[in-house]
Amino acid sequence: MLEGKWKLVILFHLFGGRVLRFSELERAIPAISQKMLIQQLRQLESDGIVRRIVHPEVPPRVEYRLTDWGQSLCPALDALLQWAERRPDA
Amino acid sequence: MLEGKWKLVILFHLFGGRVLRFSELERAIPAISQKMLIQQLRQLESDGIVRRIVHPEVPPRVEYRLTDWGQSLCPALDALLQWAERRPDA
DNA sequence: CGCGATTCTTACCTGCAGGTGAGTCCCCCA
DNA sequence: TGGGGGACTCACCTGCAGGTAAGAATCGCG
Repeated sequence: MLEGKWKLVILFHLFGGRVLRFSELERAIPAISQKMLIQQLRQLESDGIVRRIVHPEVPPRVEYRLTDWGQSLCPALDALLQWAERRPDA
Repeated sequence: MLEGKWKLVILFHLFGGRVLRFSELERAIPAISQKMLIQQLRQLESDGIVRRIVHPEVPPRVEYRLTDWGQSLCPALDALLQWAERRPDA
């Protein structure tokens, strides 16, 4: 569920309860293509990690935030980060 | 460093300080090909996660175990597992 | 002498993850 | 009336992760 080049990058932008719209994510991750961003967001959504909120406005506005379960992933990933930082000079 | 289809599978077999030789890993993970097993072990070794011990015998014997740093990855992955188990019925 | 065990290597192939560029739909507003 | 902003969607392509099969080095043993 977390594999792939972009999933974690997206998640790190959403941790802390941040709510971002599509174009904000695009700007936050300049290297990603629109197609990939959508694709990964849809997968994260169908896995129940992020929630997608469409505001029926014109121009359209779509916001993404973590679900409670998605948010609870944060400490586990933090543990991984701390492990990586403890790496003996390889 | 942990990406790919096999890295985590291999690691889970080595957690708990287990020391396994090549052929034991082959048997423990029947679905993996020899090429992949070697390739992934070499990468894990060059990343400092597993240690490779060659016994100069005939027939050759090669053992793999986690480094201290590799072993310290266990709790972090456990946190991930627990997160996965907490998943609301998707 | 030739076979088998063990660990690794090499060559080749396939499928899919990921990249690129263009097109679509909708409505407001100048 | 058409241009522009926003969020996609589509068709196509490339590269690499991963799979398959065979070969190679070593020596002890029947």
